Amino acid sequence: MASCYCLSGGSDPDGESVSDHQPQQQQPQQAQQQQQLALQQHFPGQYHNHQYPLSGFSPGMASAASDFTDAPDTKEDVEEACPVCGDRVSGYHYGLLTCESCKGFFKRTVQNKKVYTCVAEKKCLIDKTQRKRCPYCRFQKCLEVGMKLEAVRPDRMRGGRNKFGPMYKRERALKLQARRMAVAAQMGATCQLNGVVKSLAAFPSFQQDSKSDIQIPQLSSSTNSPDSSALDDAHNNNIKEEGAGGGGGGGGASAGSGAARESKLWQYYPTVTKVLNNAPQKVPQVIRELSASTIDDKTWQESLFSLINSQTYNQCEVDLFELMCKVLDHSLFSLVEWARRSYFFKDLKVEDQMKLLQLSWSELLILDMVYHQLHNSLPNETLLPNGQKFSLLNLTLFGFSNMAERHHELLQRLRQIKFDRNEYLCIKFIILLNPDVKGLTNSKLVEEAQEKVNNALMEYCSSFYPEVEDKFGQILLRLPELRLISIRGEEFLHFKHLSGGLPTQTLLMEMLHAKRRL
DNA sequence: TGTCAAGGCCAC
DNA sequence: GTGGCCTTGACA
Repeated sequence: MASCYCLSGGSDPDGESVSDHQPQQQQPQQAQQQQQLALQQHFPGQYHNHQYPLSGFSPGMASAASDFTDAPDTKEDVEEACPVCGDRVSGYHYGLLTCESCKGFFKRTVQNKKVYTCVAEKKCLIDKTQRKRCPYCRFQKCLEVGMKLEAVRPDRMRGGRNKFGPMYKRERALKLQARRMAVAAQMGATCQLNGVVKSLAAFPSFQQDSKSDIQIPQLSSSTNSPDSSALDDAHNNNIKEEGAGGGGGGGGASAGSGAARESKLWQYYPTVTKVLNNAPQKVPQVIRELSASTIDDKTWQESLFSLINSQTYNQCEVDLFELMCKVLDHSLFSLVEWARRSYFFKDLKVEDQMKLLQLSWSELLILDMVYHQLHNSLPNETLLPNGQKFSLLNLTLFGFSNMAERHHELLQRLRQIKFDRNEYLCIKFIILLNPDVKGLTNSKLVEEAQEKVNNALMEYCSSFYPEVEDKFGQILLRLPELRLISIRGEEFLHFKHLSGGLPTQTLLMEMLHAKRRL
């Protein structure tokens, strides 16, 4: 009994039965395998052939410890498992390391414009032994892990290199660096690695960095920033962190805890102090450093729309909530990568980085969206390739549309005080570098870093916006609102999770849970 | 000139 | 249709 079949070329409604595929009633072992596969997709350097537990390193990393050369680690790449099916990787294909068969499958699908359907629930397990059973789910997985449609040549020209070459090279370098980082953490033996650390230590292949090299096939003109060319803009995440105690999370934290948490919002932010007197109009060095580690606005938006388009490619009907979760998940990876590269943060221990990110990710994601809505005409919704409308406003709110009014007010207030890119960058770091996070091994370093950013922001506001009374203080006053929106959004996602409406085995879920444990 | 990521070929 | 192997050709 075939549960999945494909419609080649979209012309044969009967399709071809492709085996006795069981509709995905996953056994516990299968579920575990899928979990490992999911993690393997996110952390390709950490999981080799599904044999390594969630909280450990692979032998490959241990060997990497004794091999700190600058040579490309092609051998280790080849030893990795294909993020689609787990088979042996044969090299970079269409944007990332995959096996030969998935390379061929992806090529044939795109070149021949194949349209598949899944007669199960579009959740078929794709591994080496079952990858042939449901081409629909296989192709979706190819897109999810980051294979690039643009890398398939329309003219079928053979040979040569493409525009992804530099991306592959950079990713190899990043992976090597990540391995070193992981090994260093392991040797330190102080760090109980969990999933977020893994995300810091192993690079997903579809990250922001990579996307910056990619030509986006269909980018809505409405998303182009009117001022991005002039601003040399920013990307990623934002804000900050929840204080220690308030997170009590765990068992007690539920929908009812929101008010209590709100009442504590203030204590985590820097004291509002008097603005300095006018200073020469020079952007503080600290802000220039922050800017240097952040991608430009145009690339940020291109990445967002590229992701949305690729995730919905060839789909007749898209589950918009599921799409929102995917976008959030990918955004989280980008957030982690941005943080890892960023000024101050990159100097922290991995375990401290992990704690800071676990508490700030939601505010940072929302701040990004808010900034782009404010400065780059990010529309409230976008049209998917199949004609459906996807709400970017809803994405900002993590699906909790009840906060739309608050969000609107926040935008208005920021617009009134002329909140600009440099201030946005500072706020991102102020939120991220929260010295009040419990359990930091070096809270002093975090505190000093946040203080530097505070001072830079204060100096910048008074120097560039003397006409805006106490702009520094007014900006900080917006942070509790931002935090409230993020808390409500998280609670909504948690509720959806409890009711089974949220994809599992994602970084988003992991961060959601990690924060509630803190 | 070697590398490697494209497309092509063809047995299965 | 799949997937292993071959050919091609831009680039370092």
